[in-house]
Amino acid sequence: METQNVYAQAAPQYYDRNWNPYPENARIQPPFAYTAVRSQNPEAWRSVPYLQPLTGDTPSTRNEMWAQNPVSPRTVSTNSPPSSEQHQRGIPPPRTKRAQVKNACTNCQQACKKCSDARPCERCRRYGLPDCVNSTRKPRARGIKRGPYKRRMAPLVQTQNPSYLDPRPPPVPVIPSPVPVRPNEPKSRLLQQVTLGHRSQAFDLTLDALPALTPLRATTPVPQHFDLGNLPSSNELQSYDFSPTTQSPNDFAIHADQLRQSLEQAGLVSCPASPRFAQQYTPIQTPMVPFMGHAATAPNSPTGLRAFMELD
DNA sequence: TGGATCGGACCATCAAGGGA
DNA sequence: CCCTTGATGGTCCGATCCAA
Ligand SMILES: [Zn+2]
Ligand SMILES: [Zn+2]
Repeated sequence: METQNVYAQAAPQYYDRNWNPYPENARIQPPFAYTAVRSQNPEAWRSVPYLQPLTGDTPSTRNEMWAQNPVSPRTVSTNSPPSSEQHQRGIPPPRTKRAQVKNACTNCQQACKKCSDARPCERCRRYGLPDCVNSTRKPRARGIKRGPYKRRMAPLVQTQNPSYLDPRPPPVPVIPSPVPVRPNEPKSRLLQQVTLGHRSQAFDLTLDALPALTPLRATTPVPQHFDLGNLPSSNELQSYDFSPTTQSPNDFAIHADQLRQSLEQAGLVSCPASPRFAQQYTPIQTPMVPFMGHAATAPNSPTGLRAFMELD
């Protein structure tokens, strides 16, 4: 017996990227969680159906809470959770960011647990752990080429009516012409960017998100669901992290291949997988598709995927 | 029931890019 | 020169398992 995730049980209506209703009996379920799309403008959220909280559902994840009451990222972190009283009164819970220390101690890092700035840190003190010292941090890579930027950001000005008030159907994404990929080209030259209207941004995928990008059952909350008339600037919109339900390795292989094809057709580009990524999926029969891995390089972190797609 | 484990959701940063 | 953006490299939530 497979365990269904709680969001699937709620049976909300999902749509694919072309606004076709997502089939209920689909073998692949829609994502169970979307990362908050960070927009300062709460209205912008309402133009992103995927990101709205499920009807009748109390938001449980940060994602869902944020979807109700987004706040700007790249601002000071707070750690106060929304109070339930507020929520019951219909007051949207204050959106908070998860605060994190600049540098976790080795013990906390190993355990994937919250550290604190003090040394010894709170957790080490509480459990009497020895050697509470900062973990080492890899210096940021330099000389990473990005290729030409799309268009320079104009400052965010709210002028137009938001597109969710527009009765017309959402814009159809334009699939860009394929870009040739030469195998030995440096990684950085292979990357394409997501363009939101005039904006450019990448989004993170996890392994399980692959089916979301296949042509068959796309459920990705990608930019065409955005309020294209009122796009947030990049210091408010950083990235999309999302993850659908888990797939079996075989499913993964199938969808990885589908994704590879759509990547090529759409001008998306793949990059070599990290060792861990390859290791995790060695049983796969299908020739492994190389993808670029998203960081998450803490000791026991897996490697996700980061794809780059052109939508302008 | 609480500690150990860990996938991946979530986050901060900072150099490259590019307009002025 | 300076702001914006692309992209990297991290933290730690919460589900799960298992011993006590
Ligand atoms: Zn610690
Ligand atoms: Zn510590």
